[in-house]
Amino acid sequence: MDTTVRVRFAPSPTGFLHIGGARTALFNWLYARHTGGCFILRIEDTDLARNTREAVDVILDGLRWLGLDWDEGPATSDPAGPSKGDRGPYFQSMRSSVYARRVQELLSKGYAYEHEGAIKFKMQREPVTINDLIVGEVKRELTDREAEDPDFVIVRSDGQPVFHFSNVVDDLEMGVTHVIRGEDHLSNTAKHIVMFRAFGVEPPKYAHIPLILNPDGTKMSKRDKGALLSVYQEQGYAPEAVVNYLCLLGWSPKDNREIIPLEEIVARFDLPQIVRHNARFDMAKLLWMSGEYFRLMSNDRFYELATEALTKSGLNVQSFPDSYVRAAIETCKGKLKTLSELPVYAGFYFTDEVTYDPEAAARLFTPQNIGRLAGLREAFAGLASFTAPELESRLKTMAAQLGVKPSELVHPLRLACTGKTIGPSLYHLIEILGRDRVLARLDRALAWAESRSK
RNA sequence: GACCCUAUCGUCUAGUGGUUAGGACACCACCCUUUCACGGUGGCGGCCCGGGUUCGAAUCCCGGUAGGGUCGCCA
Repeated sequence: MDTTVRVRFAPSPTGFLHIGGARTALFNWLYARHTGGCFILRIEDTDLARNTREAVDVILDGLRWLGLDWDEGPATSDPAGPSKGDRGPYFQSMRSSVYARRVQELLSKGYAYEHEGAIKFKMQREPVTINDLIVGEVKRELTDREAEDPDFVIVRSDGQPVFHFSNVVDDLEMGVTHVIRGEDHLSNTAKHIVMFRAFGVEPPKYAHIPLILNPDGTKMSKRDKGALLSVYQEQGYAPEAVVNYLCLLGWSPKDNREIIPLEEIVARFDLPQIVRHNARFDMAKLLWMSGEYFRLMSNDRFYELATEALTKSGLNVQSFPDSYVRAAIETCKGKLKTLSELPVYAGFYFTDEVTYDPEAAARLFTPQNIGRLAGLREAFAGLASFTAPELESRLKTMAAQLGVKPSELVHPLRLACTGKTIGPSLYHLIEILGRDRVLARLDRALAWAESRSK
């Protein structure tokens, strides 16, 4: 008997990927990788009017961004296109014959009947016991409404199967062994279990994971800030951080660590350790983690992500020598929490149009400081080697001669070179900009002050 | 309304009958420092309430309360 674990993520292409859905996908993926099983991606696109290829791409792109690769499922967003795996098609819109066959089976077995053009499933009235791997044993009784009419529609009068039915049929046909999904499906699981039995098979194992809530504890819907995975993609969070953070929402390594390599999470992840209560989404912690990941990441990877972000922001990074770009970007590594901060933080490297922070200019470009800047300009012009250590010692020498703290010179100098009061290490940034640019920028600052004094 | 799940600092969590209830984010203070960030040190802050069980409950049981979910020809 084949005991390979088969799990699936079965999103509906609605045009967005909810952060809770992303975590459901992640937990399924983790369980598949942990057990050496198979992770299936199935697109539940039964709502034809609403589903588009773009909506499917949102899901595929989101999963790829997170690094969650699927062993079976669509290769593209085209329902009729290529796929991986031999249990397809993996788009529900392509599986109508399967549903028709399975409806027929229930009909002939007497588990379903036609009613006003629709087909309803004969649901049992007795309580159904769910043995959930996370929640434990749940005895689900009928609600008062259900008690009035326990049967439910599985095929609409227009011939379209409803979610509960197609979902169960596909899990059955695709050999899904573990259904890991949001707790919002726990109550419905009774229906699913009874349908599996009607088909004459044992239902899969169920694992209902707690939900992700807003910071205020209310349900997180598309409308809420931070509810969509796309915001983290667009804001330039480190995808590794999003994955790591999501792992920690409902699961814990229990050893007080937070930053954990994925391989290790894969090795240690298991269903029973998942907590049972809902979690509120803490953007601040994710932001912190994103910063940590950027700091820890290799220079090559950061360079890759950073150039992409800079280019996207409109900076003409390509026109600079690669060695220059690399050096510039490395001075920013570990200083930012998201890539979206990068254009503002490092833009001065890639444009000579330095605009001075008005408040800082008023405070720092005083006549006295401008005089000192002029002195610094001459000193830098005459430097034998234009390197960070040389620049630092030259500046400190001058500060000593003037009898002031180095910071008295540093702040105006930074403003002249970058237009800002914050940024990468000053001496390194100056070295990378190079003598020509730096002298030009000092001249500009001097001219700026000159024009202001008139 | 009925049914189901849950309940430890503001947030994420460790904790499974005996702990000064631990860690992380956030926040505050100080240190480091060319800015910012990082790092370091310290601080603030918690077992929802009420009954049991027990020599002893955050931990077990019951009841409240609160939050979440489900009862669709939505998914």
